[in-house]
Amino acid sequence: MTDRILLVEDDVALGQQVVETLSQAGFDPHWVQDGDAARGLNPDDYRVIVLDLMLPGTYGMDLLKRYRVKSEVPVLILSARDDTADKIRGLKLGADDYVTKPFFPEELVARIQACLRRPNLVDTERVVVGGIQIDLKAREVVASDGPLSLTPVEFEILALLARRKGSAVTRDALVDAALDPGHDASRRTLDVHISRLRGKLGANAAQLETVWGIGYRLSERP
Amino acid sequence: MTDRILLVEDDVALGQQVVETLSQAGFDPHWVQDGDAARGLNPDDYRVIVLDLMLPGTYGMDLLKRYRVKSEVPVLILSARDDTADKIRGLKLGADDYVTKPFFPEELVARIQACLRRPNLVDTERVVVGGIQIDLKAREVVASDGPLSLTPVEFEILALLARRKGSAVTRDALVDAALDPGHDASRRTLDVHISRLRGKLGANAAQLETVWGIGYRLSERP
DNA sequence: TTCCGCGTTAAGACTGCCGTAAGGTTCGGG
DNA sequence: CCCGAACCTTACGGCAGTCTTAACGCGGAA
Repeated sequence: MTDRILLVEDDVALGQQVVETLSQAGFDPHWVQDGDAARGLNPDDYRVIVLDLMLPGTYGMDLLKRYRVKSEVPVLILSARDDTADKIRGLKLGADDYVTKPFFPEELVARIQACLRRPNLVDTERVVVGGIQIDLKAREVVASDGPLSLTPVEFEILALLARRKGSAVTRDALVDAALDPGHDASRRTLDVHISRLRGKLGANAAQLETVWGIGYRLSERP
Repeated sequence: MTDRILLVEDDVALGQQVVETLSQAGFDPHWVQDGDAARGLNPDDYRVIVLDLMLPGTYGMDLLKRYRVKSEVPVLILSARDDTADKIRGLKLGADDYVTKPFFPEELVARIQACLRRPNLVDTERVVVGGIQIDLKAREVVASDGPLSLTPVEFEILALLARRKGSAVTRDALVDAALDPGHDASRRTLDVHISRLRGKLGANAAQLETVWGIGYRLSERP
C-alpha cells in the first residue's frame, strides 16, 4: 500500500537526503542516479516521478517526453532557481508541478501528496489500443468485431498489456498480474491464456504480438 | 450544446485571456470579477465553475463551501503556485481539480474537459439507468413495467449498482453495503438476493449483468 | 398467540473457467 | 541446415463460481 516514488537525481548528497525524507514520510522511494538507467524503467510502476532536469547522459527533458508518451503518471520537476525557461518547457511537456532548488524536504513531500490527491490523473478508466477499447472500471472490452466476453484472467492480461501499450511486458509480470499465485509450476499456462485471448480478439489478434524470449506486447497498429 | 462556464477571477488581464481561450475552445464563459457578485449566482446554471481562491470581498474558499452546499457542479480551483495548503484545503472542500498559476490556457481547457467527462453522480438523489429509475432519498424504484416494491437489502444492492452504473462492482462491496455484517459466513446469500432482484426487475432483468469472477454490473443498455 | 415478511442457510444442478498434458510449430544460434 | 529452446494449439478433467428452489428462524403486526 506504500506508494512507490521514482527519484531521478544525479547529485549524491541531495539524492540521499530526499530518499531519507520520502521514506520517513511513508513512501517507497526508488533512486536512480543516471538518466540512461531511468530510460529503461516503466513509468507506470510508480505513483509519482521526481525528475531532476540537469542530468548527465540522457537529458531530463527527453526522459519527460519519453514518459509522457506512454503514461499519465504525475511528474514533478526539480530545477535550479533561475531556470524559468526550463520550468515552462517542462510544464508544457506535461510535468505536473515543479520545485526549485534548494528546497525544504517537507515542501517536496507536500507537493507529492498534492499530486497523489489530484483526482483527474489518478485512474484512467478507459484505454484504447488500435481497434481495441477497454473499460477498466466496467471490465468491458470492445474490439473491431464487437464486444468480447473475457474471463477474469484474460481480462487482467489484456488490461496490463493495454496500460503498457506499445511496450513489451515480461511473462513474469503477466503471470504475476493475472494468474492464481497458488499454482506456480507450469510455465505453459500463460501461453494457453494468450492463445485463447487471440482467438477471442479475432480481427485484432495481430495486435497481440509475441516478443521472443521476453513476453508480449499490445501494439497500436494492426 | 455550448457549455456555460462560470469564471470567478479578479485579475483583469488574466480574466480576459481565459475568457478568450474558453470561447475559442467552444465554451460559453461568464466572467465575474467580484466574489460578492459570484455569491448571488446559481451554481447549477453552469456546467463547470472556475474559481480563483485569491479574491477581494468574499473569499474564494467561502464561495466554494457555499456552492457545495446546494450543488454538485464541478469546481476547478485557480491558485498560486506556492500555495499548496490552499490547494489541499480546496480539494478537501470538494473541488474537483486545481490549476496552478501561471498556467497555459490549453491546460485549463483540458482540465475543464476532463471535469465534463467525469460522471458526477456521487450523492445524487435520483439515478436513471436505462429503463430503471431510482430515487435514493425516497427509496423508490420504477422500472419499465412500473413501480417495484423492494426489500431493504434488495434496494441497497440496486442503489450501489446504480451509483456505480456501468462499472463492475465487487461481490465484497455489495455484501458490505447491503448485508448484515453479523453473518459473514455464507457467500451464497448475495446470489439469492440478486436472483430475487432479477425476478422483480422483470423486463429490465437483463441490465443486471453478472461479471464472472468479480461481481455484478448495472448496464445502461437493455 | 398466530401470521406474514424478510433475511439467511442449505442443497443440488449447471455453467464454464483454469490448469495441465501432449504434440506440433516457430524461432535463433551455431 | 540442424537442433534445442521457446512458443502455439488443442483437448480434457477437476472444480470454483453461479443460479435456483426450498426450507428455517426471527422479528413485528394483527
